Order: sequence, then structure tokens, then C-alpha cells
Amino acid sequence: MKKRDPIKKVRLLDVARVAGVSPGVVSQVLGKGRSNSRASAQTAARILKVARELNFSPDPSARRLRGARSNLYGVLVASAGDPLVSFLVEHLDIEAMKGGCHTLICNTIGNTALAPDQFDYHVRELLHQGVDGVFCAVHEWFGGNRRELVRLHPNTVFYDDPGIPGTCHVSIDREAAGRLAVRHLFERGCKRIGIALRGLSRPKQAARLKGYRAEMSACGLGTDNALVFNGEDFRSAIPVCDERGERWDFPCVIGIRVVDALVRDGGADGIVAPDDFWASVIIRQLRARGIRVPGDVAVVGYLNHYLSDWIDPPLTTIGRCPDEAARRMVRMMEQMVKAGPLPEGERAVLIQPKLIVRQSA
Amino acid sequence: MKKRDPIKKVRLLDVARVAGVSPGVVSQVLGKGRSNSRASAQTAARILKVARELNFSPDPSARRLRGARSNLYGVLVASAGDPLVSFLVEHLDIEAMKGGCHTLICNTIGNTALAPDQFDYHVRELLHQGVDGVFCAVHEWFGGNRRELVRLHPNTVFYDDPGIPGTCHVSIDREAAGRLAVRHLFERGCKRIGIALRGLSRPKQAARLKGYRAEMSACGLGTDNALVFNGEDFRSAIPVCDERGERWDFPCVIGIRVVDALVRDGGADGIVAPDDFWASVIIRQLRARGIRVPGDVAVVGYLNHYLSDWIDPPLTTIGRCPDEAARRMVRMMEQMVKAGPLPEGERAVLIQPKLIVRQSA
DNA sequence: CTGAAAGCGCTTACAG
DNA sequence: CTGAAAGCGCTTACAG
Repeated sequence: MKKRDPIKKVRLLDVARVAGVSPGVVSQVLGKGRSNSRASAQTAARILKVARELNFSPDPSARRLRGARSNLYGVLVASAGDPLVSFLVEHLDIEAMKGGCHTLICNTIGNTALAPDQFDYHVRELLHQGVDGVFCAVHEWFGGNRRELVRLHPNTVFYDDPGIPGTCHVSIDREAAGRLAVRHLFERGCKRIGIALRGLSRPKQAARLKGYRAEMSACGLGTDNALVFNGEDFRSAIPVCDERGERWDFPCVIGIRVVDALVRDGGADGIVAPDDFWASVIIRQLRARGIRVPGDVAVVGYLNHYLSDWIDPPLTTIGRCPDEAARRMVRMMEQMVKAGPLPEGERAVLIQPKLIVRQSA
Repeated sequence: MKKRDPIKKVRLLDVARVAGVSPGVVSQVLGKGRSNSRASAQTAARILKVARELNFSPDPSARRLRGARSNLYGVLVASAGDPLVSFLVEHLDIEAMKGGCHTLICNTIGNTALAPDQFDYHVRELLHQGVDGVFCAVHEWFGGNRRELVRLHPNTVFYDDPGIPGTCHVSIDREAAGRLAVRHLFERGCKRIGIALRGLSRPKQAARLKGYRAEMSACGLGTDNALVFNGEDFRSAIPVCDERGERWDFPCVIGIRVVDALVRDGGADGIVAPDDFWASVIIRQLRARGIRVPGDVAVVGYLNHYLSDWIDPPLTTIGRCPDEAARRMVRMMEQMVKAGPLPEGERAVLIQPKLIVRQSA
């Protein structure tokens, strides 16, 4: 049971020997994007040819030891398996790869054998690994010292504003999400459009309400408090949804409360749901009462979660465009890695969400 | 717009200086799991103390240059966002982390700007990065030269048998999955249990059928060809589902064909579906015909996909235990990294799937 | 039990 | 335009 022979690597020295030049020249020619200030065009061409023939690629460890960047980015997520973040994780990698970089995934929860939360551990570990920067998409309700993250990794880009002044972040325009949903329902002929919110004390939910109100006015529908459902008013009736587990018992009672308040009492013919999960239980409850979707009441979700395709009827929802978010996050990162801190005004990027029409509205 | 000052790192040399010993001793003491064959117990203790106080952690690049392992594993997946693989990706990282290792995610599709398929590119890139091994969970229907992968990375562990002799792989016991589903339906009182299969020409589907038949006999239900639906018999009627896109149009006609064949013609009161997607469209079709689930016909899925919780009624299904699979994959990997190739008999691991009861059966 | 030195593969001043 | 040399931070024979 002996170890295998490692595959022999071709070194820069080998290229130099074959090309008949010194290592320094090879390094210069292959390095800095061909600014051949050193070798003659002829020599450079020869070196390039030999390097290609020998299939040479410089050892990243040796380069890093000399101070080169690692071309590695850390990705902090609570749980990479969660479909709500997994597409962001995927697209961060795809975008990083376009710049020749790789992503190192770090799940901050899940390793309960070690500790309930590995955020801070990973922050130090990534520093040790010498990453060029860190993407942080750990939702605010999870632990972790974000100030320390930013201190140790100045090149950090957050998904969603962490509330720390001066940080770089990419967020979804929740106000626009509210407007898009209302506009679509209005165009589908809805006259009394209600909105359900998890809790108005949260800034993101408040932004959605703001967008909802603005678009209601723009559509000439005015506003009616009977059409605004605030989950916090029912706190005692609605168990807390911790959203941390791989599977969890979603409080289906939400569907009952929302349909009671908005449809039975408020007479709504359209509902803007706070997310696809709520939309899903709302639709189930409507069906249970013999109310047709979208015939009697149309429902628009938010997230474009994987499940949107599979509930019945398939859910019309607002997508957050994780590919676009990843693109912007990587772009910010690359700017920081190359040129240092971004100007104040360029540290916050707002992504425009997108309406995805299926059948529920 | 100038670059930031990098955070000053503490080197082994600093530790040596403070502790008043030479670097070699420090290296020896901090290195090999405290087999202090070099320093006296006193010196060792002093060095350890200083190292801790200075918060020293050795530069991985320098170590690697001297031949140490990278503590990095590559993870090849078609698309890390896909919920079918994202949990495996997450648990591979969690398990690797327990051994002090990190995972480097590689999406083999998605970067169409580069090429339709980046499998082979990533295989070379991971070699270049010097990973200690590679986990490959790219589904068989995607491209990529797996033989070359195994040649360049002898330490490769596959999720599902790639059909290359001698490789290490962890698979789900599909026969057991078939048995579990039948047993549960039988215990719920079903008398005529049908099975739907995507296509019998696929070995994994054939294994499920084998398990189904075995358990039907064990339950004393015998077998009836009218209760076996083979998707390949309806190839012309069922459009190909490519499963590659983030969203795709699932052929809902499958639901019609399956319900026609198994329920209308076969008189089934229980259905074993090939996966949760099929189960979902089958249930939708049953409802459309006024057939109650699970009252009239019970349905069991396979995968325990995220959507299982959200369809109506929530789906009873067979889970593949991605955490267990990841645990075994990492264990195999660690053995190979430490001691070289595994004995012939230990290269294939079968994971026992698990019945997850919700409401559809 | 401990130190001085060589070297992993690369890059980058410094000479010529 | 090119070469020889030093050095990044560590480990590991080789001396003492």
C-alpha cells in the first residue's frame, strides 16, 4: 500500500534550458501580459513556443511565495446547499473563472461537530489561505463578526448590505420588486391588490411596501390598509420560521391568516407575497377554500425559487437574477484587487429584479 | 486610488527569534503532530507558547513548495446551483473541513462564453492548482473525459459509478430504493402497486425495477406487467428532458401517460415514481382527474428534492442522504491521500437510501 | 538536543 | 537585449 508517484511537473527552468535562455527571460516573457521589454521578438516567440510544447504552467505556490496574488476568492455562505444561495455560489464561480480565479466555498453552519457557527473560523482560515478577496452571502440572521471580516479582508463584497459603512455590497432593488408585482397584477386586470409582508420592522420588507404603494398610486388604485398584511401583527399566531435547516416545518397557518385578512376581509383579487414559500402556502389555502388561482385571485411570489416551477399552478414570481448579482460582485472585486478601494459612490450596487410569468398571475 | 497595505504576516522566523531558537527547531516542533524527536520538552513548550501568542500559522504556499500537500480538493459538478447536487457540494465541504481541507468548486457547464463544457479544462486547472484529489459528481450525461481525469488525478472519488474499472465511487443503492418504496406502500394498504421508470435501458432504472420486483414478491403481491411503466415505450410521446438548464419545461405529458397506463388501465392504487419531478406531475394529473392522493392512489417519489415539501400534498419520497454520501466520499479520499490506492474490494461504496414520509403516501 | 545551510520554483532588482 | 544572483517562507538532511 505505497503512495503513488506524483506526475512529474515541467518547471520554468526546463523551458529555459530547452529554449536556450536564462530563467529570468522566460519569466519575463511569460509573465506580464507580453510586455516584452526584455527579450527580442524572436527570443520571445521561441520561448512561447517551447512553453506551449512542454505544456508549462507556472507553479502557483512559487508565484505566491514571491508575492503574486493567489487567484482565489473565498465564498462565505451559511449553507451552500440551500437553493436560495446555491445559484449565487455557482455564478460567482463562473464569473471568477472568467478572470482566471477560483472560489473556495466556506459553509458557516453545518459543521456542528466543530461549533455552531464557523463564520469567524473561516474568516481567519481564508486569510491564512491568502485569498485575494471574500464574497459574503451569509444572511444577516446568522452569526459572524462582519467587521472583523472587513478588517482582515479589505477586499470583501457582500450580497445584501451588511449595515457597515463603507463596505461594498450588491443588493436587490426591493422597491422595484414591489412595483413589478403590482404592475403585473394590474395589467392582468386585478383591481384590489393586496400585499403580504413578513414584518414591517425589516428594512427590506419596508422597501417592498414602498414600491407597492408607489405603483398602486401610479396605477390609480390608491391604498387601503385592509390590503396590507403585516406578519408581525400575527406574531403570536405564526410560529417563527428559522429557515436554517435543510428541511423545516413551514408554518402553513400563514396561508390561513393571509387569505382571511386579504381575501375574505379585504376583498383582494391579487396578492403580492413576500416570497415563494408564502406564495405556495397561500395558493394551497386558496385552493382549499375553492378559490381559483389565478381566476379568482392571482398570486405573485418573490425569489424565483426552484419550487416555483413545481407548485400547482406554477408560480409567477419576481426573480433576483443571481447571475447578474454574481457578475456585479465579481466585477467589484476585480476592481478592488487591481486598484484598491472603490470610490465612495461605487460601493453599493442595486440589481433590478425581473418578472417571471408562469401561471399563478 | 492606491492599493492597500497588506496585513503583515508573522513568519516562522519571527517565532524562532522570539523563542530564541533556530527556525529548524520551530518547524520540527510545530510540524509533525508533536513527535518532538528534536526539541526538549521545555523548548517545545516554549515554542508552542510563542507561536500561539504571535498567532503564527505557516504559509501554505511555502509548505507546498517544499512538497507538502495542498489540503485542497477539487469538486467537479455540472452546476453547483442545482439543488440535486448543491447539498452534496455543501456536505463535501463540511466533511473536508473536518480534516482541515478546503474544496475548490468547478462548474463544468455554465460558462458558455468559454466553451460549452469546461470539464477537461477544470481537470487540468486542478492539477495545476495542486489539489490533493478530486470529487467528481458530474452526471454521466454531461461531457468530459473521465479517464483523463483519473489518469491525472489518481485520487479521484466519483459520485455514482462512472463505469471505469478500478475507480473509487459512492453510489446510492437503487435496488434498496425500489424495495423501500414498495414496502411502504404495502404497509399503507396498497394492493396494486405500479412503478414508473424513465427507461429500462439505464442500469440504475433497471436496478430500481429489480428492487421493486423483489419486494413485491416478498409482500406476496406478485408481478404484473400492466403495473410497470417504461418511459421508453412512449419515447415519441414524451419529449426529452435535458435537465441541464436552470429552468426547463418539464414534459407534463408524462403525468398523463403514467396515469393512463398505471391507474386507468392497470388499476394501480400506489405508484413508485422514478423521481420527485415525475411524482409531482403524476400527482398534478391525478388531481386533475379527481383522484385523491393518497386516498385513492398513493405516490412515492425519489430524491427528496427540495420541492418535496412544497407540492400538494407534500411528497413521501426516498432520500439519497447526501450527507452520508459526502462522508463516505471524503473518507475514501483521505485514505487514498494518506496511504495510496485502496484495495480492490474497498473502491465501491453503496449508500442506503432512506424513506421520508410526508403526506402523498 | 540544536544550528547552519541547501533548496522547493518562481520573480525581480542588479550587472553586464 | 540577456545572465547570475538573491530571496519569498518553509522543511529537511547534514553537521556539531
